Amino acid sequence: MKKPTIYDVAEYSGTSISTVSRVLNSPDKVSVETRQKVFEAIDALDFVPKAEARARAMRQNGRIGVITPFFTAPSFVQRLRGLAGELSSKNYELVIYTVDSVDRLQGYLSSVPLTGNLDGLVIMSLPVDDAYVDHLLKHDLPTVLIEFPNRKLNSVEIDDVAGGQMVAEYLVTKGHRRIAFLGDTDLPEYAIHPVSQRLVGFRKGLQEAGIMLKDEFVRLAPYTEKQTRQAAIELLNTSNPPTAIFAATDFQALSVIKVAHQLGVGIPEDLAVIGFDDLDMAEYADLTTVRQHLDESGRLAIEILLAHIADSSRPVQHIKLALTIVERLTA
Amino acid sequence: MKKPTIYDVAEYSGTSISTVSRVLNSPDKVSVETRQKVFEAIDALDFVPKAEARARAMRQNGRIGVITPFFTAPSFVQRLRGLAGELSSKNYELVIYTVDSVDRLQGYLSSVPLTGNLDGLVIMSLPVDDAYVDHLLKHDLPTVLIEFPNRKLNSVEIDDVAGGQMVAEYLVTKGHRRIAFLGDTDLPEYAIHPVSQRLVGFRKGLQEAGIMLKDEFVRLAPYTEKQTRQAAIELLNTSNPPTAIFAATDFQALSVIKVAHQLGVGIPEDLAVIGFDDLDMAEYADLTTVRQHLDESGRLAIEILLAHIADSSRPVQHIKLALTIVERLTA
DNA sequence: TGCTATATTGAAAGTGCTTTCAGAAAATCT
DNA sequence: AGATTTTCTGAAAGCACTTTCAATATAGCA
Repeated sequence: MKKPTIYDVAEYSGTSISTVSRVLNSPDKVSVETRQKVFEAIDALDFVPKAEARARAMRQNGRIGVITPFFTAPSFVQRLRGLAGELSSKNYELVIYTVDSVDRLQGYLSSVPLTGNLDGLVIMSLPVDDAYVDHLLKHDLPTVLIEFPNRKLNSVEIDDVAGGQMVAEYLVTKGHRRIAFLGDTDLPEYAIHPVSQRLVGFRKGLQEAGIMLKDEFVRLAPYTEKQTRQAAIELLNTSNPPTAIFAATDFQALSVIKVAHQLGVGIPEDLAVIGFDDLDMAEYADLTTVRQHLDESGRLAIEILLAHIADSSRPVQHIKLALTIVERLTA
Repeated sequence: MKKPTIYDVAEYSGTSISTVSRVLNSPDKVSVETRQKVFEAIDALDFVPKAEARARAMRQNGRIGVITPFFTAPSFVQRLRGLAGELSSKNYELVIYTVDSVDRLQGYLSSVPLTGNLDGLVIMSLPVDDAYVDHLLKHDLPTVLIEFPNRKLNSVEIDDVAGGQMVAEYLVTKGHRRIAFLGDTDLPEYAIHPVSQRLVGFRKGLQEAGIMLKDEFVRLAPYTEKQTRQAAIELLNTSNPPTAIFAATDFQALSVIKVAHQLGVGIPEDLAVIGFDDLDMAEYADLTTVRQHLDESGRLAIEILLAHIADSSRPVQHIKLALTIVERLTA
């Protein structure tokens, strides 16, 4: 019970494929009786020319592609959720391309504009070479970048440097002087690493307050629970431990909190912990953190994209999303 | 000056048409240098592949659809991640349809098979009427259901009842007698509600151990942090509070733990808390929970789906995924 | 009636692409 | 170093149609 082809129709109607093809394309060149027979066969077999089926399906709803790093980090996911939510109401199909290497990324970037049949593209948290930017532009594929701005393409950007700085100021205002940073080392060559930016801003913020971020107070551990915990322990088990820790990720903040509990370090009295992202989970854990409105960034990306699809003459937009510190109970 | 074809590109780049085609469709199978040359040729000639010819030559469309509830719950997302990971390596496009009402679900179910441009379909955590099952079958669209089994379609199933029962046994073995349940009340009419199943199993398990699950020990709160917390407080602020709480979701377990901390209730000494799902986050929170291998369920669904696409005569498969209790520090 | 012009048809040759297959080259293992 | 395995590549064989072309039938016309 496969999809019928003109061969099936030809056989069923007792004619040849050429005749069937003619019935479809120039019916006046076929006698009435033959035409009749062929149409009967077409009806009986539910025949739909393949290319047409495809074209029809593609035209019916628009298609938006999203290129995303293979999402282990929950922050990607929450962004994706924002995208999906905004899109589902708009009668657009959401096509996901996950990337787990530079090669794959470049592969998608070069072929997707040609073969993807897309109306628009969102690229999440991935670095896009100028060459590929030009490629996208050349093929008129409306695109929005998230977290990796480029002058020539629309972007929704998060100011990680400013975020780090905010945290520094916040902690300093709260009276902390001995402040540590706990980030991850995962630097997949194909994805970008906002955590480094956060550290830069953090360092800068402290500096402006006249505080030096000491090397032994900067820990970068791989993004696993065990190693994060180990780093936290090392940080806390010094003779003169920090009174505040900025964890570059909510997940890592969770680890720090657990370690603190185990060591009998009170939060926030003995140790302030602040995270970054404001994942759903942060609220449940009462984590003080930097909100970067993940869902919103996805939503916004789609909004911009759709606007540009509707009106291609629109000037390129660069949006920088505001960050806010959400004060809960851990700092 | 005709439109260029892959033959022109092949000639210009000094390769063969097969290589050009590969560059377009699976670039990772072509060496970087060759790819480079081909792209130069493509750019130089302004080559655009003809979609119609493409459709003609392609035996399948390389698209797998996933219908999922609009994913607020992180468990959907982790499943999706499993799906995406397995798929991206297989050169299939992943098309996502999010559902936020019965109407939309039925809309997709009736139209998706007809448009005939999907090679397979995964339906996640959504109830599918028999009528639609027949519809899918009739248009022979290979389908895998997750979390909502149907005799006639492939399925990957989680035995929530057994899961609840396991928790009951686990807690009883640990010596608990006063045991409470905290679930959510979110019963969107379009999605299924595994939490109810977990409660059923939990109740059964306790019963078999000769323990009655008292009504005041069953709390169903909407799936928000605030209300969950309220429910937890009510549970703990009784004259004779439970010594163990089974939270039907990891997130809710987190809330319970926070409340316990605030009330000065020690975990696990005074109160054991066990969750369900084993989200990424659970490890970071040291949460004892029931692992349902979310990523794996997604991966498996794709595996089955692809197998059935490759060989449509394969008999329907029903897989029941094992649940295990992951003992960490909270129970 | 014989003969040409025309209508209708099927075989077969494209069409622009994908995919299979097998060989060559490179990388990996002993 | 030799033996395997893996990666890369081009030739060639599809794919599902469209088109060409020659064959046949039919109609029109003297």
